[in-house]
Amino acid sequence: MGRGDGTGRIVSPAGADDSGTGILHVDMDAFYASVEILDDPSLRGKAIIVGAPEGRGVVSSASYEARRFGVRSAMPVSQALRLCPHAIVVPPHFERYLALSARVMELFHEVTPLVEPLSIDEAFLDVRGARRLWGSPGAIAHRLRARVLAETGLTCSIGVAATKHLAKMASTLSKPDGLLIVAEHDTQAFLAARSIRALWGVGPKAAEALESRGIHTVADVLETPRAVLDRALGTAMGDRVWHLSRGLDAREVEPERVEKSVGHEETFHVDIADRTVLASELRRLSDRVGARLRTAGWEAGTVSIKVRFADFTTLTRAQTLAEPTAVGQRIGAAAIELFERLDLRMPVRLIGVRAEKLRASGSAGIPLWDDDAEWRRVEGALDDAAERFGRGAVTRAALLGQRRDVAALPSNPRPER
DNA sequence: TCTGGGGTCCTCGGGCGG
DNA sequence: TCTGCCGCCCGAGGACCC
Repeated sequence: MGRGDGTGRIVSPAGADDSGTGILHVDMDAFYASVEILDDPSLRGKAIIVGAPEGRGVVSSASYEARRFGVRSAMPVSQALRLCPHAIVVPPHFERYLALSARVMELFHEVTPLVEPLSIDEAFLDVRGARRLWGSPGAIAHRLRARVLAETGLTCSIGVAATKHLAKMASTLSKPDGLLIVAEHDTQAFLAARSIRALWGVGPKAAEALESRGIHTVADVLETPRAVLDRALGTAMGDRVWHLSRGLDAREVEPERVEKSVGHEETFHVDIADRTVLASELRRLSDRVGARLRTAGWEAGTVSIKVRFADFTTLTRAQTLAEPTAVGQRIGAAAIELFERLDLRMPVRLIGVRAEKLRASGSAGIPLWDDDAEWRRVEGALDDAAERFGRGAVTRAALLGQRRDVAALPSNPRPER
């Protein structure tokens, strides 16, 4: 999801030259915020922030009205509200976003089977083989934008270029509700003027490393010896920046990307020092990870945990399993073994479990449970308590130590979906 | 006055076997 | 048998993306 505020927007005129192109990057505009406005038209034209209104939430999405005040996604909601005090904070409705995302992806598939979803709200399309059916890439992009709007009521921005990287850069520049075509012969001119921060994969750290060497624009990169880039960024990243700044990007649109890991993590409302509470939380997260693995028909060869302390320092520990598994309890056992070796030097604000080294288990959708009475008892107690008191109340009670057996509930249950 | 949750990829260092 | 070298794998941490 774009984090810009739409100033400096660049779009192509109708009938712009699209020679040599064939890759589209389609990005929905302020997706979550736009869906909220779609569902509640009284929000239109207002500064909207989608995110958890209280606690440690961050901005998931913001309308362009809010972005004009400096609100960006991933910013703490509290900070966003200081910048834009009149903004309306709306809790996210992920199921609704998923449904609309699925509809949009269907529209993409009507144009070409070569669709690579990048996230819930954006995708690459390879339309090189669709010319005879639908026209040139530029014409396809025009038609697709109109179709998405007609079918969903949402606007999107599209970049059209010869490579994925250029198409992605173009869609970002055209936001919101724009279309930017970069003909192949315009590639160098298009890139040269851009900031290095516009290159995909160059974040704050890499940008700082380059800028400290006087490299600010893509044109500067072109004049920089390869060895200097490698020293500044490491060889892999140096290589990438060298190629991208020349418009070289050989990556194909990949319709079927396979996930490599599955994980869950949770940040507590209040930092927690109690090992028992944290271990319960690890078990609960492991159970969710196991359930997802089984649904997808995968097994994990490695389990890793993540612990973030109150001061935001974060550690991870991983363990290769003797035998791959999709059983939540076994994942939980490995997670707790890793956790018990840790020195809890201060209270913990986040804990997470991840399953890695995935392989097909051949038993998709089949529930697997170890016979573990204690495990079931804890789970049952949690469900009962949540039903009687509500999850928030149960968690607060658990944190206060009033009900140790229900301590595994998340301290910040997700907003309704 | 703070910093979510879901991921991927890269680097570096240590262990290990040939 | 010991040592050094090399490649490979694994684990930890960090940067980055949406």
